Formats: sequence, structure tokens, C-alpha cells
Amino acid sequence: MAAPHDSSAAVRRSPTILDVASQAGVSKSTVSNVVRGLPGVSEATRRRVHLAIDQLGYRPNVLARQLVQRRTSILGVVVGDLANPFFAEMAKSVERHAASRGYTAMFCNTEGDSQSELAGVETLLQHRVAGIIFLAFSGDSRLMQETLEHQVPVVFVSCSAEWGDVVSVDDTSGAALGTNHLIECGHRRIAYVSIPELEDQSDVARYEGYAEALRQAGLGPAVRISWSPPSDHASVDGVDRHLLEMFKGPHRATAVFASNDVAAISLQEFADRVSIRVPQDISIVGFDDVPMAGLARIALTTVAQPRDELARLGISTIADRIERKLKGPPRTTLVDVNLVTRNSTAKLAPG
Amino acid sequence: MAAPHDSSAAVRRSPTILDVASQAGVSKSTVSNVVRGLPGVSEATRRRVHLAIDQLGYRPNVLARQLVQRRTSILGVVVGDLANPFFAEMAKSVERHAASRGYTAMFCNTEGDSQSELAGVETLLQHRVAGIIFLAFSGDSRLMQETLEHQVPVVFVSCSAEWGDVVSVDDTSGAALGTNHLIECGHRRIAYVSIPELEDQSDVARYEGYAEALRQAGLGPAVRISWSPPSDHASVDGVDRHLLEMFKGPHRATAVFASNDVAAISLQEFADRVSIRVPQDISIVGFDDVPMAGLARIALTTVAQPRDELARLGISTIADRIERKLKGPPRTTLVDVNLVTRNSTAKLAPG
DNA sequence: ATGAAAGCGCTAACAG
DNA sequence: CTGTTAGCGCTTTCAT
Repeated sequence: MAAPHDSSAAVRRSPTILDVASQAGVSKSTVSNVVRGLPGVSEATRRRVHLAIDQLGYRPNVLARQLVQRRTSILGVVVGDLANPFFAEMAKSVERHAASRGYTAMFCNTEGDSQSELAGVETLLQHRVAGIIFLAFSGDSRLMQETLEHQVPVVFVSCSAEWGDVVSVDDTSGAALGTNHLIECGHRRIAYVSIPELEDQSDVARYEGYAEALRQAGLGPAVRISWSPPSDHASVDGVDRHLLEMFKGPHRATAVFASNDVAAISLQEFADRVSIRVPQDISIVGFDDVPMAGLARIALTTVAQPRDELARLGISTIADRIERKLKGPPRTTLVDVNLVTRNSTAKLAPG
Repeated sequence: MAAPHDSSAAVRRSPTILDVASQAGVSKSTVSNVVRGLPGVSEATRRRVHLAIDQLGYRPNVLARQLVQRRTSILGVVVGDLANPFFAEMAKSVERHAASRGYTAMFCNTEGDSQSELAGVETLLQHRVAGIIFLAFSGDSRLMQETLEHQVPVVFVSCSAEWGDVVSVDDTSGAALGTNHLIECGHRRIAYVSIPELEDQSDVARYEGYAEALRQAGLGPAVRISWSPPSDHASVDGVDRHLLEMFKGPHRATAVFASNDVAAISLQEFADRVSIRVPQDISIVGFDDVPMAGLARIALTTVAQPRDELARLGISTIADRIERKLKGPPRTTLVDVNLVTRNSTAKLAPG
């Protein structure tokens, strides 16, 4: 009487279209037509079929459908690092917009590692995703080939590559915008700080914008600091130095343009730890405008990316590509950033 | 010569097992055996098949495989709100552990809305996911039935329901731990603050732990504040009041146990805005220990959940369930929380 | 050790 | 309007 293990209903397979057909006394194509909402089914049979569906708790098997149609409605989403609030927000937006266009998102967190990026894409491809959205791209060109071979539409959102559609902000001019704010505040020695979590593409472009702004203003030299928080050391133009050296002494930097908000906030954290005051001793501007940056205690001046807009355009681009409403060579869509001024920046104190 | 639209390689379908078979001069079953790494294939043919696979760039169609096997290796993950760093971190851990056990995660952001939770689960079910992991559960019992009808293994991680496996912390004792810390600091009037983003289950359990701790210490009354930041008003034990009233005057609360870190940080933000000092005027303890809580500028004392441990156990539970290594009635696995003391709490100032 | 055949659950012509 | 017939690409007996 008492079975050793509960296995009561475990065997009951989910009903198929055939079960519904016989239950409703029609053929399976008719059921299929009803399910897909095609016209040309009499109201009477339609009702019978729906009744049967409800009675049986029938749920179409998307796998089977997609196998015969030779395309899925799954969108692969390659995310750099979900722990970065910028990506978390983007992922959320992307998922929502995808759903609103009838697609399901399959995420793949790559931790910025091009190894697992490849593995992730491989998995997505095996699942025959309809397209792939990169929210971060390590820039490995082997990957590019893998993907191209399969003719899956690809869109790079907030990152880029030449071989796919791109929807992003202009990193270079965005960085220039942030850097110019610092210059307008009177700063003359401004450093650029980046952390390894940011993919190279954006890093390079933002550095470029920073350096260019400096050049335009007749300032220099550009200083690139590559830092792995929470270390006290960093690579400054290639040589290892204590971070503190950068912000002490007569030649100290009075301002920093950080490659993204995570870097900026880490730097702020470092500054707090070693009693460098922000913004009195150094001004800091970030990039992204993550929600956290808006907290009064963080109050980070930053270059804001319109996340939802990026996500919306990204989905719309790839959906059009998949549905062949968009053809031809890769398109690039740039959206505007804007500067959000908060308390991490201030006019340079005279003297 | 020049086609109106680029369609060069767009027609080349991806190679199937049959293509590989003929290329290698064997039958498709042999290819299948090779692909799946089954024994009983001569080394010579194995090599020929692998060669053909590489030449053709063959990639098995997971859909077809899963259709015939009648089970997928996709895990559905229902996330409350990816914008909450706690969930973002959990999602990341879950994805990683899932991958390490051979499963792919399909996320579903529900924004805490039981409507879209239902829609999401419906989609997951149509995709015949092997199991569903709830990282947040609104508690809608209609959903429960939908899911149960299909006999998909379900595990609730960091949330709970009676009808599935549960892996979580003990919210009640966790809340008591946090509240007791406040009591030990000398606080006598301690309020409980929650925000709508937190699902009811945890909210109720944490309130219970808070109230119980108060009772045990002979303190009271318990005060429940339901707040939607950034409003200045909140419902206090059901009646609408200005938040400020709670923290001014002789009967003011000197400490708050917040239902989670997001609530705690929002409260801190409010306090900053109205010049209530933390911790001098009020002490605040949160729940979760999101990364942000550790920033010096936030320095939130909080009840830490072992996120990676939760994710690991959750995946392991559902994988065992799917692979039938685990049978019988739902199991509950509780893991320990621990208190992380930072600067948002302090001994009650005498007087 | 390898191959042939029968589906998995569904859609997509095509008949009736 | 409804039913019949082929597959989609793969796994899985069962023969050989």
C-alpha cells in the first residue's frame, strides 16, 4: 500500500496535440490551427478544442514546434558580469523588451572571461537561438567566426564589433564629455582609471575620448591607471606604483575620469580609506550612472547611458534582423549620453 | 550580379547528423554514438566521424535531442528583481552552478508581480524546462497548481512554499539575530521597516523574528512600517504617517530592523536627506549583505545570507530531483546566516 | 561494430 | 472548413 517512494503522478506524460485531438474528436491539424489562432476554423470546433485543451491541461511543446520550424524564439544574451549593476539593469531591460516582442531570453554570464564567453555562445548555438545579443564582448575573433558560420543575427549592445549590428553610446565622446566637465572645473592634471572588469573595447574608446579632451584643451599628459581594486597598487602608464603616489605631492592628479561607475566607486572607497577627500582633494567622474551612483552617500558625477533605450533598440534591431525586416550590412545606432553632475566633482580649489 | 539584398550564405542550413554521416561514410546512428561518446565504436570510424564534424562545423541540435528524450537540460530560474543586487548575485551563482552540472539557465524577471510570474512560468513550462528554481516566490497558489500538474521539479531558494524543496536561510531567526544586536546595543524602541519589493513570505517571517526578539527581551511594542521609497510617508501599523514622526520626539524609534538591505539603504538615504544621523540618531540593520553594504560610505550592519552556498545547494537539490537521485517528499534545507557588524549601528547614546 | 527503422510532438502543404 | 501526409534532427531499440 505504501510505496517506497512517491511516484504517484510522476509517470503521467504531459498531453500532446494528439491527445487533445482525440478528446475533441478532430484531427491534430485542426488543433494546431486553433492553438495558433489561424482563421478558418468554425466557432463550434474552436470551442470544442479549447475545452479539450483546458480539460487536459495541454501546453504546446515549443521544442517540437521550433524543431519543425527550424527556428526558435529564444534570444541568447551574453552578459559580462551580472554583479555589475549596469549589466543587471541592462539584463532586466533586455529581458522585458524581448518578452514584449515574443522572445525568451537565455542568459549567459561570462565573468568577462573570453573562455566562458565562447562556451556560452556554443551552448546558445546548440540551442539554436534565434539571435545573440552581446551586452559585453571580449573581442575574441575566433568567436566571431564560430558565430558567423551559423548565420545567427548578432547585435552588440553597449559594446561593439564590426561584424554585427551595434547599438551603443559613443564611448569616446561620452568620455570626452566627462573629462571636459573636469576641465571646466579647473582641473589640469586628470588621470584615467580603469579596472579589468571593463572589456577592452569600451576601455580603449573611453580612454581615447579622455585623452582627446585633454589634447583639445592643451592639457597633458594623459595618464592611464590600470587598477584591480582593492589593491593599493596599480599600473600607471605601464609601471607599477602605489596608488597614493598619484594623489599626493605637487604633481598629483586633482581629478580622475574613471572608465565606469564601478571603478569610480572603488576609487572613492580607496580615497575614503586613505583620507583623500572627494571632491576637495580629488574630483571623480564615472561612466554608466548605475542606480547606486545616485545615493546621497555616493553622489557620483557620471556619464549616464540610457539603458532602457539601449535595450529597446537592441531588441528591436535583432528582432527585425531575425524577422528579416532588416536586411543588408551591419548597422550602427548611436544613442546620446548625458552628464549627471553630483557631488564627487567640484571646482578646483585655488592654489 | 549584385543582389538587391545580401543573402550570400543566408540559405546554408546548419549541417545535420545526416550530413556528417554521409560525409564520413557511416550511418547516422554511428555518428550519434560518436557524438555522445558511447563505447563500442572503432577508433578508426570515430576519427573519421570527428573529422567530418570538424569539416562541416556540425553542432548537435539540442532541440531535436531533447524532443526525443522528452526532457531538456534547461533550468528555469524565476528571479524577483535583477536590479536588486541580492538577486543579481544569486542569479549569477545559480547560473554558474547550473552550468557546472550541465544545465543551462533560462531566466525570468518577474518584477515581483505575480502576474508576470505566472506568465514566466508558463513560458518555461512550454519550453519543457527540466525544473524550476524560484529565487523569489509571490505565493500565488494558482501558479502552484499549474506547475504541479506538470510534475516539474521545483525548488525554492531563499524563499519558500510547502509544495517544493526549499533551500533557504531561517528568516525568522536571522531577523531575531539582527534585532538582538540592536537590543544588545541598548535600543529599546525598535521599528521594523519593509518595502514592497520584498516578497511577502520573507517579509512575514522576518517581521516575526523581529517581533519575537522584542518579546523575548520584554520590549515592545513591535512597530511595522511599510514604506515605498522614496516617499516621505509610510504606513505605520496600518496608518499613514510621515516617516519623520517615527524618528523625532520622546517616543521616537532609536533603531530600525529593515527587511532587507535595499530597504535599509533607502532608509539611510532618507535619514541623510532629513538630517537624521546614522548611527548617532538611529541605528539601522539590514538583511542580505549585498556587496554595496560593505562600502565604507554605506557601512551597513546586516544579516548576511550565504548566497553562493544557497545557490549551490539549490542547484544540487533540483539536479538530484531531476536525475531522480533524490526522491520522496519535499525537503527543506536551512543554512546559517551571520551578522556582519558595520557602522550603521551603535550603542544607544545615554540619556 | 555498425545500420535500419520507428518515432518524439509539432507544422505545413495538400487534399477532400 | 477539416483531415492526411510528410517530415524537422535526433535517439533508441533491434537486427545484422
